[in-house]
Amino acid sequence: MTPVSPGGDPRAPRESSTVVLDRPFFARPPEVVARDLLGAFLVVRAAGVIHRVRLVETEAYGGRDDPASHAARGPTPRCAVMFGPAGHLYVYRSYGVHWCANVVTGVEGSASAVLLRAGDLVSDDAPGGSPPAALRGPGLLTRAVGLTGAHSGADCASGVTGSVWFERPARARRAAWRATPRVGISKETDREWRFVLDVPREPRRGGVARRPR
DNA sequence: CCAAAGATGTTCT
DNA sequence: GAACATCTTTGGT
Repeated sequence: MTPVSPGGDPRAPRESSTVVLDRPFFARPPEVVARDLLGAFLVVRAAGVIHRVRLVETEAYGGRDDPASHAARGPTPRCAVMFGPAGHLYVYRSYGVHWCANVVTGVEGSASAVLLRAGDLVSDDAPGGSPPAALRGPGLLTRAVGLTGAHSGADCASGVTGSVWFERPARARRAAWRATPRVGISKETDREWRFVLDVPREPRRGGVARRPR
């Protein structure tokens, strides 16, 4: 990671104004929240550095009515956060290796959530900073911004005073999106609750775009 | 390029 | 023990 520039950079590109997503935003059905999170930004503040990820892929998970959900069999020590109020993070360990981050949605007790599957890491405002990185997969996304199980239960719907929150551009246009079956599950596979930004065309530069050096 | 194996926390059988 | 809301590494076509 690039260290914070001490004097600030007057040439830092100025983002257009953004709106912080509040609790009513999350207190809606998971498939609605999942779709509306596409194009929004996950913001994580860790050790004085702010990471911003533009979300491009999400998945909705229900509660007891969804066999593919961790909450299908009721609250456990791991997924208890899902049964709490909306707008809190639910971070769990996947295959003993990766961290996966969700936001709790719906009315309290419905135990629904949205899994953050992929995004684009926005470069920091440091001059010559690292270019945007494509974070494909929930485990890579959490690792890039430093989200771990320690963040599970954190409230990310009470403004920018915490360490995690969500933003969306004030002049938000409805982005084109696509719904598909969820990835990596074996139950309820016909439910199309995976949402991805519908990119017009993948920039294909005539075959393998290997970066020369 | 595609397929298979390996790592390993939490939960269920 | 076995299954998982996964990703990396290795080895074979």
